[in-house]
Amino acid sequence: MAQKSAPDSARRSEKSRRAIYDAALALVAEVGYPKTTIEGIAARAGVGKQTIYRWWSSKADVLLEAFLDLGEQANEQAAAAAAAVGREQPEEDALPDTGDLAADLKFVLRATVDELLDPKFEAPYRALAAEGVADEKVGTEFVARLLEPGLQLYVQRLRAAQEAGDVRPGIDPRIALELFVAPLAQRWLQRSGPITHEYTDTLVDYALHGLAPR
Amino acid sequence: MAQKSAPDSARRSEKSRRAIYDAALALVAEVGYPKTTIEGIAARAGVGKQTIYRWWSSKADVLLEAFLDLGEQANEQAAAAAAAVGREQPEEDALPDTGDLAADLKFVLRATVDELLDPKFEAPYRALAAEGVADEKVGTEFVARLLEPGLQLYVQRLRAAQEAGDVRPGIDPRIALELFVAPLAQRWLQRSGPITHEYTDTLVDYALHGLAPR
Amino acid sequence: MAQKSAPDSARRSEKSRRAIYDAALALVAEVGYPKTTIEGIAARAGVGKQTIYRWWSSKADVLLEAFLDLGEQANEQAAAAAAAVGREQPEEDALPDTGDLAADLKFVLRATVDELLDPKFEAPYRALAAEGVADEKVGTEFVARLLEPGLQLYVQRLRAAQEAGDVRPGIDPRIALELFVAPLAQRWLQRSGPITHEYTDTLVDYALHGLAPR
Amino acid sequence: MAQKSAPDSARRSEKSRRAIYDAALALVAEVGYPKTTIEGIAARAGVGKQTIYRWWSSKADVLLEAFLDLGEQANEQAAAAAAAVGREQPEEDALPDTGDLAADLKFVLRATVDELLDPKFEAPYRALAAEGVADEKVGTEFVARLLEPGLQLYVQRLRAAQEAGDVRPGIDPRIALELFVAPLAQRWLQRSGPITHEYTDTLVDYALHGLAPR
DNA sequence: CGATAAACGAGACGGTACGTCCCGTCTTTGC
DNA sequence: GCAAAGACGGGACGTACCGTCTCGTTTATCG
Repeated sequence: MAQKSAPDSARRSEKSRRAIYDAALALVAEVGYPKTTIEGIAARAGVGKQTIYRWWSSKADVLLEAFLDLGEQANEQAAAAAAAVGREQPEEDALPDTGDLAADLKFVLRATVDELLDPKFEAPYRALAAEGVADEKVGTEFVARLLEPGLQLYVQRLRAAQEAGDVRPGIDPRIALELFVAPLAQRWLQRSGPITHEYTDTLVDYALHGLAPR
Repeated sequence: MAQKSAPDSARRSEKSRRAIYDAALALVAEVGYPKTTIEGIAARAGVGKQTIYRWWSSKADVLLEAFLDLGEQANEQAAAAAAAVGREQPEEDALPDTGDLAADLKFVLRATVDELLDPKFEAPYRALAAEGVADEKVGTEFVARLLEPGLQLYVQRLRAAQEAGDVRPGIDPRIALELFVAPLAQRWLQRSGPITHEYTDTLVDYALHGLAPR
Repeated sequence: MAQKSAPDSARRSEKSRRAIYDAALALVAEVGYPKTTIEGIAARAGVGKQTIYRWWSSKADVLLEAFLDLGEQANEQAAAAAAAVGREQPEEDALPDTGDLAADLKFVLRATVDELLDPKFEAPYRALAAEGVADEKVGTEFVARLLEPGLQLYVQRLRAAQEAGDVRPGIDPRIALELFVAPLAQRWLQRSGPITHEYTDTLVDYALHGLAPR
Repeated sequence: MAQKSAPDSARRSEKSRRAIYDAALALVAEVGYPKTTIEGIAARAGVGKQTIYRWWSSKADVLLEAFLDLGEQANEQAAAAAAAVGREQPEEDALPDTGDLAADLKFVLRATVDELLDPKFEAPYRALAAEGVADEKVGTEFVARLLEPGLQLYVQRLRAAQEAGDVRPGIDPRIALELFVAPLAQRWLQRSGPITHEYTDTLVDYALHGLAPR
C-alpha cells in the first residue's frame, strides 16, 4: 500500500531550497503575501513549480519554513561571529535574570517592540500570523514553532521569580505571562493601539502590581 | 476631482443588499472563507457580480458589513421583543455594575468565552479577524466598528470602579482592560491555549491583584 | 390585444434622433464598429439607452439608418445649393448618357472607386456590409436601400444602350451590370486586389467585348 | 526583441486542437457565429480557455483554422480512399481542361454553386467572410488561404485557353476570372440575387462573348 | 565507472475565479 | 408625464494562478 511515490529527501537539491526560501521572502516583502504566488516564487527562484509542490503543501507552508530558516541562519551567524572573537555564546535560550523581575521583563518586551516595528520583519511575519488565524494547520505550526519557544522563556523566568519570592506561589506562569505578552500581541495583530516602550513598561507594572489598590 | 461616476446610493436595491449579506454569511459558514468567492455570493444571492462590485470593494468588505448588519438586526429584534412585552429595553451599551468589579468582569468575560466558542459565530468572525491582520484597511474597520465599541464598555466600567475606589487612581483604563481581554483574544486568534470560564476567571484575579506578593 | 406599448412615432424627439445618428457615425469613425456600443452611443448623444432601444432593434439598425440619413442630408444640401444659384437640379437618379456606353460606364465606375477609397466613408460602410453578410435581416435592408437603387441606374443605362444597338438584344441588364460592378465590389469587400481607375476601365472593356477572340 | 514567451508548439496537444476545431465548427453550425463564444468552444471541447488563447488570437482565427483543417482532412481522406482502391489521385489542384473553355468554366461554377448552397458549409463560411470584411487581418488570411488558391486555378485554365487561342492574347487572366467569379460571390455574400446553374452559365457566356454586338 | 532512476527546469494542460464591459430590462427622479 | 440617468440580472471577455501532468536534462547514488 505504497504512497503516491514519496520523494526521496536524500536527493533533494539544497540549492533549490535556498533559492525558494529567498524568492519567497523577497516576494512577500516586495509585493505582499496575497500577491505572492507559487508560480511567482518558482519563476523568481529559477525552479520548476513541481519542485515546490513536491516538498511543500501550500504557500503558507513555504513561507513558514522560509521564516524559520531565516531565524536559524541568523542564529548560526551570530554564534559563528561570537565564536570568532572568542566570546562565549550568548544564551539565546533564556531571558536575562538580574534579580529584578520588572526590569528584566521590561527589557525583553522593549526588544520585542523594536522587532515588531522592524519593517523587514513585519511583512512576512504578519502574513504568517494572518494565515495562522484563518488556517488551523498553519496556526498550530506557527504557534508551536515560532511562538511557544519564546513563551517558554517567560515561563522559566517567572518560575525563577516565584522561587525568589517575587511572584506569588499560586500563580500559573503560563497564564501570568499572557498579561503582558498578549496585550502587545493584540495591539500589533489588530492595530488596536500604538506600540511603544512606555506601553510595555506600563503593562509590566500593571501586571505585577495589579489594578486594585493594596 | 470627480470620482469615476460614484453610484447613486439612493437608488440602491435593498433586496439585493439583504440577499448578498445572507448569501455571504451562509457561504462562509458552509464552505469557509477562502472558498467563498464573489462569484459564488452573486450566484447564491441571485444577483449580478457587478452589483457587488458596485457597492463593495472586496470580499472582506462584504463580509464585514454583513457581519455588522447581523449584529444590528439582532439588536433591533431584541429591542422590539422587549418593547412588545412592555419591558424596558435592556441596556446593551453598558457592562453590569453590581458594585463587585471582579464578579462583573468575570461575568462578561464568561459570556464572551461562550460567544467565541459558538460555531455559528466562529467562521465569519475568524475570517474577518485574519483578513484584518493581513490587510490594514480591513483591520482598521474591524477594530473600529466591531472591537472598539465593546472595549469602551470596559473603559466605562473601570472608570466607575476607579471612582468607587476599587481600582488605583493612576491606572489607564484603556490599557488596564487589555490585561484580561487580550489574553483571551490571543488564545482564540492563535489557538495558543484552551478557552474556558476558569481561564478568564483566573485572568481577572491575576489582573486585579497582580502577580507580585503583597 | 394591444402590443407591448408600441411607441408613438408622432411624439418622437427629432433632436434625439439627430444626436443618436451623429454619435453613432462619430463613434464608428473613431473607434470602429465593434467597439461602438449602444451604451456609448447613448452617452455620447446625451440620451437614455431606452430611447435607442425604443426605436431601433440593434446597433446595426441604428447605423444603417444613420447612414441612409447621411445620404439624404447630402442630397438635400446639394439640391438646395443648386436651387440657390438657379441651376437645374442635377439628375442624381440617372447615369450619364453621352451615347458612348463604354465612356459612361468608366466614368461612373471611376467615381465609385473614389468613393470607396474615401476614408470617411469606409469605416461605417464596411461595418454595415460586414454585418449584412452575417445577418440576413441587415443584409436585405442593406441591399434594398443602399445597393439596389444604384444598380437600377445601371439597368436603365444598359437598356438604353440596348435600344441604341450598343448591347446585344438578348442580354439581361440586371446580370450584365454585375460583370463590372461585382469585381469592384469583391475587391473592396475582400481586399482581394487593388482598386484603381485603370482596373475599372479594364473591367468595362473586358465586359463589353468579351474574353474570346472575335 | 523577444516575444512575451512564445508557447512551445512542439509540446502542443494534438487532441485539444482537434477537439477545439470540432467544437468550434459544431457550435457555429448549431447556434450561429455571433452566439458562438470562446468560453463555449472551450467548454464543449473540454479544454481550458487559456489553451485557446495560447494558440489563437480570436474567435475568427480559431474558425479560420478549423475551416482550413476541415478542407485538408477532406482532401486527405479523399486521397487515401483513392489510393486504397488503386486509383490515381485525382488532380485537386487543377481545373478540368477538355478543350472547351466555356464548358469547363460552367462545370466548375456549377460545382461552386452547389457548394455555396450546402447548408453545412454556409454558416461557418459566411461568418468568416463577414469577419474578413470587417477585420483586415482576418480578411487577408481568408483571401490568401481560402480564396486565392482557388482563383489561381482559374488563372491557369485561362492561360491555357490563351495559348490555345480561345482567349484574346492581351487579356489579364487574374482580372478576367473576376467577370464570372465576382458576380457569383457578390450574390452569395450580399444576397443580392438568386444563385442557380443557369445564372452562372449565363455569366460565362456574357463574359466570354461580351455584351456588345459583334 | 558507467547505468539508471530520481529530482529537476520548463511549461502545457483542464480548471476556477478574477474584475471589467456591455447587453437589454426595469426603476427612479428631476425637469 | 416623459425621458435622462443609471441600477439591475446576466453573460462573456481576456488574464492570472491553481495543482497536475508530461517532457527532456542533469545529477548522484549503486551495481
